[in-house]
Amino acid sequence: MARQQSIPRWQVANVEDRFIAAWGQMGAAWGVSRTMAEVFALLYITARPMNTDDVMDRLRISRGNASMSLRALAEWGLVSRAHKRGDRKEYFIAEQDVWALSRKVMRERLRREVLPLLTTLHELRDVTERRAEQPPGTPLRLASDDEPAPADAHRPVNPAEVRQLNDRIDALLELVQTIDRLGERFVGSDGKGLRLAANVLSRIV
Amino acid sequence: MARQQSIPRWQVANVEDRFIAAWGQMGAAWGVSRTMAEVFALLYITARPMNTDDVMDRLRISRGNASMSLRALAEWGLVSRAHKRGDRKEYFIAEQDVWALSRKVMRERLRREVLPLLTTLHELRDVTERRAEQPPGTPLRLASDDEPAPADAHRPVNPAEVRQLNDRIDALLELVQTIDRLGERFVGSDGKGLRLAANVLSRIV
DNA sequence: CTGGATTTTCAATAATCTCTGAAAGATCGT
DNA sequence: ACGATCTTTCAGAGATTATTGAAAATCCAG
Repeated sequence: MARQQSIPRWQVANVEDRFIAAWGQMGAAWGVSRTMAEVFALLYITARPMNTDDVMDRLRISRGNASMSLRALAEWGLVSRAHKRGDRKEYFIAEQDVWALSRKVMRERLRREVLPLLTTLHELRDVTERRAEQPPGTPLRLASDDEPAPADAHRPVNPAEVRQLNDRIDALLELVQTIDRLGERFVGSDGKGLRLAANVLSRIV
Repeated sequence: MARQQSIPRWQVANVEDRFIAAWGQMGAAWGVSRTMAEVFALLYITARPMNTDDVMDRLRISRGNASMSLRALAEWGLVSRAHKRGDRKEYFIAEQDVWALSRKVMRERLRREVLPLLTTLHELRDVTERRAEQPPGTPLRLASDDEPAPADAHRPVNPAEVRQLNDRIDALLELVQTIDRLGERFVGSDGKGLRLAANVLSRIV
Protein backbone atom coordinates (compact mmCIF):
# COMPACT_ATOMS: atom_id res chain seq x y z
CA MET A 1 0.00 0.00 0.00
CA ALA A 2 1.30 3.45 -0.92
CA ARG A 3 2.33 5.94 1.72
CA GLN A 4 -0.32 8.30 3.12
CA GLN A 5 0.04 11.68 1.50
CA SER A 6 0.26 14.69 3.78
CA ILE A 7 -2.28 17.50 3.52
CA PRO A 8 -1.81 21.19 4.31
CA ARG A 9 -3.49 22.38 7.44
CA TRP A 10 -5.85 24.76 5.68
CA GLN A 11 -7.33 21.85 3.77
CA VAL A 12 -8.04 19.94 6.95
CA ALA A 13 -9.71 23.03 8.36
CA ASN A 14 -11.79 23.23 5.23
CA VAL A 15 -12.93 19.64 5.63
CA GLU A 16 -13.81 20.33 9.24
CA ASP A 17 -15.78 23.42 8.31
CA ARG A 18 -17.75 21.62 5.66
CA PHE A 19 -18.47 18.79 8.04
CA ILE A 20 -19.63 21.20 10.70
CA ALA A 21 -21.89 23.00 8.25
CA ALA A 22 -23.44 19.78 6.95
CA TRP A 23 -24.02 18.42 10.42
CA GLY A 24 -25.51 21.67 11.60
CA GLN A 25 -27.86 21.69 8.66
CA MET A 26 -29.03 18.18 9.37
CA GLY A 27 -29.50 18.94 13.05
CA ALA A 28 -31.67 21.92 12.17
CA ALA A 29 -33.82 19.78 9.89
CA TRP A 30 -34.44 17.37 12.77
CA GLY A 31 -35.35 19.99 15.32
CA VAL A 32 -32.01 20.45 17.03
CA SER A 33 -30.67 23.98 17.16
CA ARG A 34 -28.13 24.48 14.42
CA THR A 35 -25.47 25.88 16.72
CA MET A 36 -25.72 23.02 19.15
CA ALA A 37 -25.29 20.56 16.32
CA GLU A 38 -22.34 22.55 15.02
CA VAL A 39 -20.62 22.62 18.38
CA PHE A 40 -20.97 18.90 18.63
CA ALA A 41 -19.69 18.47 15.09
CA LEU A 42 -16.63 20.57 15.91
CA LEU A 43 -15.81 18.55 18.99
CA TYR A 44 -16.41 15.29 17.19
CA ILE A 45 -14.46 15.99 14.05
CA THR A 46 -11.43 17.50 15.75
CA ALA A 47 -11.55 14.91 18.53
CA ARG A 48 -9.73 17.34 20.78
CA PRO A 49 -10.72 18.59 24.22
CA MET A 50 -11.86 22.19 23.79
CA ASN A 51 -12.80 24.91 26.19
CA THR A 52 -15.44 27.57 25.76
CA ASP A 53 -13.00 30.03 24.20
CA ASP A 54 -11.79 27.51 21.64
CA VAL A 55 -15.35 26.88 20.55
CA MET A 56 -16.21 30.60 20.53
CA ASP A 57 -13.23 31.43 18.37
CA ARG A 58 -13.57 28.58 15.94
CA LEU A 59 -17.31 28.93 15.40
CA ARG A 60 -17.44 32.73 15.85
CA ILE A 61 -20.20 32.57 18.40
CA SER A 62 -20.67 34.42 21.68
CA ARG A 63 -19.57 33.19 25.05
CA GLY A 64 -23.14 32.76 26.21
CA ASN A 65 -24.09 30.74 23.19
CA ALA A 66 -21.05 28.50 23.49
CA SER A 67 -21.69 27.97 27.19
CA MET A 68 -25.33 27.05 26.67
CA SER A 69 -24.64 24.74 23.77
CA LEU A 70 -21.89 22.91 25.61
CA ARG A 71 -24.05 22.48 28.65
CA ALA A 72 -26.92 21.13 26.60
CA LEU A 73 -24.60 18.69 24.87
CA ALA A 74 -23.33 17.52 28.22
CA GLU A 75 -26.92 17.02 29.40
CA TRP A 76 -27.62 14.95 26.34
CA GLY A 77 -24.56 12.91 27.26
CA LEU A 78 -22.95 13.59 23.89
CA VAL A 79 -19.90 15.36 25.32
CA SER A 80 -18.10 14.89 28.60
CA ARG A 81 -16.28 17.41 30.73
CA ALA A 82 -12.56 17.24 31.41
CA HIS A 83 -9.85 19.30 33.05
CA LYS A 84 -6.21 19.97 32.42
CA ARG A 85 -3.64 20.37 35.15
CA GLY A 86 -2.70 23.96 35.77
CA ASP A 87 -5.65 25.18 33.75
CA ARG A 88 -8.84 26.25 35.42
CA LYS A 89 -10.84 26.17 32.23
CA GLU A 90 -13.29 23.39 31.63
CA TYR A 91 -12.71 21.24 28.56
CA PHE A 92 -15.24 19.27 26.56
CA ILE A 93 -14.75 16.03 24.70
CA ALA A 94 -17.15 14.51 22.20
CA GLU A 95 -18.15 10.90 22.57
CA GLN A 96 -16.49 9.17 19.62
CA ASP A 97 -18.38 5.89 19.52
CA VAL A 98 -21.08 6.52 16.95
CA TRP A 99 -23.23 3.69 18.28
CA ALA A 100 -23.13 5.12 21.76
CA LEU A 101 -24.01 8.47 20.27
CA SER A 102 -27.06 7.20 18.46
CA ARG A 103 -28.17 5.42 21.61
CA LYS A 104 -27.95 8.59 23.65
CA VAL A 105 -29.71 10.70 21.07
CA MET A 106 -32.46 8.15 20.77
CA ARG A 107 -32.95 7.84 24.50
CA GLU A 108 -33.22 11.58 25.00
CA ARG A 109 -35.52 12.14 22.08
CA LEU A 110 -37.82 9.36 23.15
CA ARG A 111 -37.96 10.78 26.63
CA ARG A 112 -38.53 14.36 25.57
CA GLU A 113 -40.59 14.12 22.45
CA VAL A 114 -42.30 10.76 22.27
CA LEU A 115 -43.32 10.05 25.86
CA PRO A 116 -45.38 13.25 26.20
CA LEU A 117 -47.29 12.31 23.07
CA LEU A 118 -47.80 8.81 24.39
CA THR A 119 -49.19 10.24 27.61
CA THR A 120 -51.63 12.46 25.78
CA LEU A 121 -52.78 9.64 23.52
CA HIS A 122 -53.50 7.51 26.56
CA GLU A 123 -55.47 10.31 28.14
CA LEU A 124 -57.50 10.76 25.01
CA ARG A 125 -58.24 7.11 24.70
CA ASP A 126 -59.55 7.12 28.24
CA VAL A 127 -62.24 9.47 27.02
CA THR A 128 -63.20 7.57 23.89
CA GLU A 129 -62.63 4.12 25.29
CA ARG A 130 -65.59 1.82 25.63
CA ARG A 131 -66.74 2.23 29.20
CA ALA A 132 -67.96 -1.30 29.45
CA GLU A 133 -67.54 -1.85 33.15
CA GLN A 134 -68.32 1.72 34.13
CA PRO A 135 -71.51 2.32 36.18
CA PRO A 136 -74.31 3.39 33.81
CA GLY A 137 -75.22 6.54 35.69
CA THR A 138 -71.80 8.18 35.45
CA PRO A 139 -72.21 11.71 34.12
CA LEU A 140 -70.51 12.31 30.81
CA ARG A 141 -69.98 16.01 31.20
CA LEU A 142 -67.13 17.32 33.24
CA ALA A 143 -68.07 19.53 36.17
CA SER A 144 -66.50 22.73 34.89
CA ASP A 145 -68.22 23.92 31.76
CA ASP A 146 -69.85 27.25 32.31
CA GLU A 147 -69.38 28.37 28.71
CA PRO A 148 -72.72 28.78 26.97
CA ALA A 149 -72.24 26.22 24.22
CA PRO A 150 -74.66 26.10 21.28
CA ALA A 151 -77.33 23.47 21.67
CA ASP A 152 -75.77 21.62 18.76
CA ALA A 153 -72.65 20.92 20.77
CA HIS A 154 -74.67 18.78 23.15
CA ARG A 155 -76.19 16.56 20.54
CA PRO A 156 -74.93 13.07 21.30
CA VAL A 157 -72.53 11.60 18.78
CA ASN A 158 -73.39 8.34 17.08
CA PRO A 159 -71.77 5.59 19.20
CA ALA A 160 -70.36 3.92 16.11
CA GLU A 161 -68.48 7.09 15.30
CA VAL A 162 -67.09 7.28 18.78
CA ARG A 163 -65.87 3.76 18.45
CA GLN A 164 -64.16 4.61 15.17
CA LEU A 165 -62.57 7.66 16.71
CA ASN A 166 -61.30 5.44 19.48
CA ASP A 167 -59.91 3.01 16.93
CA ARG A 168 -57.99 5.74 15.17
CA ILE A 169 -56.42 6.86 18.39
CA ASP A 170 -55.68 3.25 19.21
CA ALA A 171 -53.92 2.66 15.91
CA LEU A 172 -51.66 5.64 16.45
CA LEU A 173 -51.07 4.63 20.02
CA GLU A 174 -49.91 1.25 18.83
CA LEU A 175 -47.57 2.84 16.30
CA VAL A 176 -46.01 5.25 18.75
CA GLN A 177 -45.69 2.51 21.33
CA THR A 178 -43.96 0.30 18.81
CA ILE A 179 -41.50 3.05 17.97
CA ASP A 180 -40.95 3.70 21.64
CA ARG A 181 -40.34 0.06 22.49
CA LEU A 182 -38.10 -0.36 19.47
CA GLY A 183 -36.08 2.60 20.65
CA GLU A 184 -35.87 1.33 24.20
CA ARG A 185 -34.59 -1.94 22.80
CA PHE A 186 -31.56 -0.19 21.36
CA VAL A 187 -31.05 1.88 24.44
CA GLY A 188 -31.37 -1.05 26.77
CA SER A 189 -29.05 -3.36 24.93
CA ASP A 190 -25.33 -2.83 24.82
CA GLY A 191 -23.71 -0.32 22.50
CA LYS A 192 -24.24 -2.23 19.32
CA GLY A 193 -28.03 -2.27 19.29
CA LEU A 194 -28.48 -0.38 16.05
CA ARG A 195 -25.85 -2.36 14.22
CA LEU A 196 -27.41 -5.58 15.44
CA ALA A 197 -30.80 -4.41 14.26
CA ALA A 198 -29.39 -3.54 10.88
CA ASN A 199 -27.83 -6.97 10.47
CA VAL A 200 -30.87 -8.86 11.63
CA LEU A 201 -33.23 -6.93 9.41
CA SER A 202 -31.02 -7.25 6.38
CA ARG A 203 -31.21 -10.96 6.70
CA ILE A 204 -34.95 -11.12 7.32
CA VAL A 205 -36.65 -8.90 4.78
CA MET B 1 -70.03 -6.63 26.67
CA ALA B 2 -71.88 -3.51 27.77
CA ARG B 3 -73.34 -1.07 25.27
CA GLN B 4 -71.14 1.75 23.99
CA GLN B 5 -72.04 4.96 25.79
CA SER B 6 -72.78 8.02 23.70
CA ILE B 7 -70.78 11.20 24.10
CA PRO B 8 -71.86 14.80 23.47
CA ARG B 9 -70.41 16.38 20.38
CA TRP B 10 -68.47 19.06 22.27
CA GLN B 11 -66.54 16.37 24.06
CA VAL B 12 -65.52 14.75 20.80
CA ALA B 13 -64.39 18.14 19.54
CA ASN B 14 -62.37 18.55 22.69
CA VAL B 15 -60.64 15.23 22.13
CA GLU B 16 -59.90 16.22 18.56
CA ASP B 17 -58.48 19.56 19.63
CA ARG B 18 -56.22 18.00 22.21
CA PHE B 19 -55.04 15.45 19.72
CA ILE B 20 -54.31 18.14 17.16
CA ALA B 21 -52.39 20.18 19.69
CA ALA B 22 -50.29 17.24 20.85
CA TRP B 23 -49.53 16.14 17.33
CA GLY B 24 -48.59 19.66 16.29
CA GLN B 25 -46.27 19.94 19.24
CA MET B 26 -44.52 16.72 18.39
CA GLY B 27 -44.20 17.70 14.76
CA ALA B 28 -42.57 20.96 15.76
CA ALA B 29 -40.06 19.11 17.94
CA TRP B 30 -39.07 16.98 14.96
CA GLY B 31 -38.62 19.80 12.52
CA VAL B 32 -42.01 19.77 10.82
CA SER B 33 -43.93 23.02 10.83
CA ARG B 34 -46.50 22.98 13.59
CA THR B 35 -49.38 24.00 11.37
CA MET B 36 -48.67 21.35 8.79
CA ALA B 37 -48.65 18.72 11.51
CA GLU B 38 -51.90 20.12 12.90
CA VAL B 39 -53.63 20.05 9.54
CA PHE B 40 -52.67 16.44 9.13
CA ALA B 41 -53.82 15.65 12.65
CA LEU B 42 -57.18 17.23 11.92
CA LEU B 43 -57.68 15.23 8.75
CA TYR B 44 -56.52 12.04 10.40
CA ILE B 45 -58.56 12.26 13.57
CA THR B 46 -61.79 13.30 11.93
CA ALA B 47 -61.25 10.88 9.05
CA ARG B 48 -63.49 13.07 6.90
CA PRO B 49 -62.75 14.62 3.52
CA MET B 50 -62.24 18.33 4.11
CA ASN B 51 -61.79 21.29 1.82
CA THR B 52 -59.64 24.34 2.39
CA ASP B 53 -62.45 26.27 4.05
CA ASP B 54 -63.20 23.48 6.48
CA VAL B 55 -59.58 23.42 7.57
CA MET B 56 -59.36 27.23 7.75
CA ASP B 57 -62.42 27.45 9.94
CA ARG B 58 -61.58 24.59 12.23
CA LEU B 59 -57.95 25.56 12.79
CA ARG B 60 -58.48 29.33 12.50
CA ILE B 61 -55.74 29.79 9.95
CA SER B 62 -55.63 31.81 6.75
CA ARG B 63 -56.55 30.57 3.34
CA GLY B 64 -52.97 30.80 2.14
CA ASN B 65 -51.65 28.85 5.06
CA ALA B 66 -54.25 26.14 4.69
CA SER B 67 -53.58 25.87 0.97
CA MET B 68 -49.82 25.59 1.43
CA SER B 69 -50.08 23.06 4.23
CA LEU B 70 -52.49 20.86 2.33
CA ARG B 71 -50.32 20.92 -0.73
CA ALA B 72 -47.23 20.00 1.26
CA LEU B 73 -49.09 17.12 2.89
CA ALA B 74 -50.16 15.90 -0.52
CA GLU B 75 -46.56 16.09 -1.72
CA TRP B 76 -45.49 14.01 1.25
CA GLY B 77 -48.16 11.52 0.25
CA LEU B 78 -49.85 11.78 3.64
CA VAL B 79 -53.15 13.04 2.30
CA SER B 80 -54.88 12.42 -1.01
CA ARG B 81 -57.12 14.67 -3.05
CA ALA B 82 -60.77 13.89 -3.71
CA HIS B 83 -63.79 15.53 -5.29
CA LYS B 84 -67.49 15.57 -4.65
CA ARG B 85 -70.12 15.62 -7.37
CA GLY B 86 -71.62 19.04 -7.88
CA ASP B 87 -68.92 20.67 -5.76
CA ARG B 88 -65.97 22.33 -7.39
CA LYS B 89 -63.97 22.45 -4.19
CA GLU B 90 -61.08 20.10 -3.68
CA TYR B 91 -61.27 17.77 -0.71
CA PHE B 92 -58.43 16.17 1.22
CA ILE B 93 -58.34 12.81 2.95
CA ALA B 94 -55.69 11.61 5.37
CA GLU B 95 -54.10 8.24 4.86
CA GLN B 96 -55.44 6.13 7.73
CA ASP B 97 -53.01 3.22 7.70
CA VAL B 98 -50.44 4.18 10.30
CA TRP B 99 -47.86 1.81 8.83
CA ALA B 100 -48.21 3.35 5.41
CA LEU B 101 -47.90 6.74 7.06
CA SER B 102 -44.67 5.93 8.83
CA ARG B 103 -43.28 4.51 5.61
CA LYS B 104 -44.04 7.67 3.70
CA VAL B 105 -42.65 9.94 6.36
CA MET B 106 -39.50 7.87 6.57
CA ARG B 107 -38.99 7.80 2.82
CA GLU B 108 -39.34 11.56 2.49
CA ARG B 109 -37.16 12.37 5.45
CA LEU B 110 -34.44 10.03 4.26
CA ARG B 111 -34.54 11.61 0.85
CA ARG B 112 -34.57 15.20 2.05
CA GLU B 113 -32.48 15.16 5.18
CA VAL B 114 -30.25 12.12 5.22
CA LEU B 115 -29.14 11.76 1.61
CA PRO B 116 -27.64 15.26 1.41
CA LEU B 117 -25.60 14.53 4.51
CA LEU B 118 -24.50 11.23 3.05
CA THR B 119 -23.38 13.00 -0.09
CA THR B 120 -21.35 15.54 1.83
CA LEU B 121 -19.75 12.86 3.98
CA HIS B 122 -18.68 11.02 0.85
CA GLU B 123 -17.22 14.17 -0.61
CA LEU B 124 -15.29 14.84 2.55
CA ARG B 125 -13.94 11.37 2.70
CA ASP B 126 -12.68 11.74 -0.82
CA VAL B 127 -10.41 14.46 0.50
CA THR B 128 -9.12 12.64 3.55
CA GLU B 129 -9.10 9.21 2.00
CA ARG B 130 -5.80 7.45 1.58
CA ARG B 131 -4.73 8.23 -1.95
CA ALA B 132 -2.95 4.97 -2.37
CA GLU B 133 -3.30 4.52 -6.09
CA GLN B 134 -3.12 8.18 -6.95
CA PRO B 135 -0.10 9.38 -9.00
CA PRO B 136 2.51 10.80 -6.60
CA GLY B 137 2.89 14.15 -8.31
CA THR B 138 -0.77 15.16 -8.03
CA PRO B 139 -0.98 18.65 -6.56
CA LEU B 140 -2.76 18.83 -3.23
CA ARG B 141 -3.92 22.38 -3.49
CA LEU B 142 -6.95 23.27 -5.50
CA ALA B 143 -6.38 25.73 -8.30
CA SER B 144 -8.51 28.52 -6.94
CA ASP B 145 -7.04 29.86 -3.74
CA ASP B 146 -5.82 33.38 -4.18
CA GLU B 147 -6.46 34.32 -0.56
CA PRO B 148 -3.23 35.21 1.22
CA ALA B 149 -3.29 32.51 3.89
CA PRO B 150 -0.90 32.71 6.83
CA ALA B 151 2.16 30.53 6.42
CA ASP B 152 0.92 28.38 9.28
CA ALA B 153 -2.05 27.24 7.25
CA HIS B 154 0.29 25.55 4.80
CA ARG B 155 2.18 23.54 7.33
CA PRO B 156 1.53 19.92 6.44
CA VAL B 157 -0.59 17.96 8.87
CA ASN B 158 0.82 14.83 10.43
CA PRO B 159 -0.32 11.94 8.18
CA ALA B 160 -1.42 9.91 11.19
CA GLU B 161 -3.81 12.68 12.13
CA VAL B 162 -5.22 12.78 8.65
CA ARG B 163 -5.84 9.08 8.84
CA GLN B 164 -7.64 9.49 12.15
CA LEU B 165 -9.73 12.29 10.73
CA ASN B 166 -10.63 10.01 7.87
CA ASP B 167 -11.57 7.28 10.30
CA ARG B 168 -13.92 9.55 12.18
CA ILE B 169 -15.66 10.53 9.00
CA ASP B 170 -15.79 6.89 8.04
CA ALA B 171 -17.40 5.86 11.30
CA LEU B 172 -20.14 8.43 10.89
CA LEU B 173 -20.57 7.50 7.28
CA GLU B 174 -21.14 3.93 8.32
CA LEU B 175 -23.71 4.99 10.90
CA VAL B 176 -25.64 7.20 8.54
CA GLN B 177 -25.51 4.56 5.86
CA THR B 178 -26.85 1.98 8.27
CA ILE B 179 -29.72 4.24 9.21
CA ASP B 180 -30.39 4.94 5.58
CA ARG B 181 -30.38 1.29 4.57
CA LEU B 182 -32.51 0.38 7.57
CA GLY B 183 -35.00 3.01 6.50
CA GLU B 184 -34.99 1.84 2.90
CA ARG B 185 -35.74 -1.61 4.17
CA PHE B 186 -39.02 -0.43 5.66
CA VAL B 187 -39.85 1.62 2.64
CA GLY B 188 -39.09 -1.14 0.22
CA SER B 189 -40.96 -3.90 1.98
CA ASP B 190 -44.73 -4.01 2.13
CA GLY B 191 -46.73 -1.89 4.52
CA LYS B 192 -45.90 -3.78 7.66
CA GLY B 193 -42.14 -3.23 7.68
CA LEU B 194 -41.97 -1.42 10.97
CA ARG B 195 -44.23 -3.87 12.73
CA LEU B 196 -42.20 -6.73 11.38
CA ALA B 197 -39.01 -5.09 12.58
CA ALA B 198 -40.50 -4.59 15.99
CA ASN B 199 -41.48 -8.21 16.28
CA VAL B 200 -38.19 -9.54 15.05
CA LEU B 201 -36.15 -7.35 17.32
CA SER B 202 -38.28 -8.09 20.35
CA ARG B 203 -37.50 -11.74 19.90
CA ILE B 204 -33.79 -11.27 19.29
CA VAL B 205 -32.49 -8.90 21.92
C1' DC C 1 -65.30 33.16 -24.52
C1' DT C 2 -67.08 34.91 -20.20
C1' DG C 3 -68.04 35.09 -15.38
C1' DG C 4 -67.92 33.16 -11.21
C1' DA C 5 -65.74 29.86 -8.22
C1' DT C 6 -61.61 28.10 -6.42
C1' DT C 7 -56.75 27.77 -5.71
C1' DT C 8 -52.14 29.58 -5.62
C1' DT C 9 -48.73 32.92 -4.92
C1' DC C 10 -46.00 36.16 -2.43
C1' DA C 11 -44.80 40.69 -0.33
C1' DA C 12 -45.61 42.49 4.03
C1' DT C 13 -46.28 41.42 8.74
C1' DA C 14 -46.17 38.81 12.79
C1' DA C 15 -44.52 35.26 15.67
C1' DT C 16 -40.91 32.50 17.06
C1' DC C 17 -36.59 31.09 17.85
C1' DT C 18 -31.68 32.20 18.47
C1' DC C 19 -27.75 34.91 19.83
C1' DT C 20 -25.27 38.40 22.16
C1' DG C 21 -22.84 40.66 25.79
C1' DA C 22 -22.46 42.36 30.05
C1' DA C 23 -23.46 41.51 34.77
C1' DA C 24 -23.92 38.26 38.37
C1' DG C 25 -22.40 33.99 40.22
C1' DA C 26 -18.98 30.31 41.10
C1' DT C 27 -14.64 28.54 42.02
C1' DC C 28 -9.96 28.44 43.33
C1' DG C 29 -5.21 29.61 44.90
C1' DT C 30 -2.94 32.39 48.06
C1' DA D 1 -11.18 36.64 52.89
C1' DC D 2 -9.67 38.59 48.57
C1' DG D 3 -8.88 38.96 43.90
C1' DA D 4 -8.39 36.62 39.72
C1' DT D 5 -10.33 33.51 36.61
C1' DC D 6 -13.85 31.14 34.62
C1' DT D 7 -18.92 30.02 34.00
C1' DT D 8 -23.72 30.97 33.84
C1' DT D 9 -27.65 33.71 33.19
C1' DC D 10 -30.98 36.40 30.77
C1' DA D 11 -33.06 40.76 28.91
C1' DG D 12 -32.76 42.85 24.71
C1' DA D 13 -31.34 42.66 19.79
C1' DG D 14 -31.22 40.10 15.78
C1' DA D 15 -32.27 36.49 12.54
C1' DT D 16 -35.25 33.17 10.93
C1' DT D 17 -39.59 31.13 10.00
C1' DA D 18 -44.47 31.16 9.72
C1' DT D 19 -48.70 33.54 8.58
C1' DT D 20 -51.76 36.61 6.53
C1' DG D 21 -54.55 38.58 2.95
C1' DA D 22 -55.29 40.29 -1.23
C1' DA D 23 -54.07 39.99 -6.06
C1' DA D 24 -53.13 36.88 -9.79
C1' DA D 25 -53.69 32.61 -11.83
C1' DT D 26 -56.40 28.62 -12.82
C1' DC D 27 -60.41 26.15 -13.71
C1' DC D 28 -64.89 25.03 -15.35
C1' DA D 29 -69.78 25.31 -16.84
C1' DG D 30 -72.63 27.32 -19.93
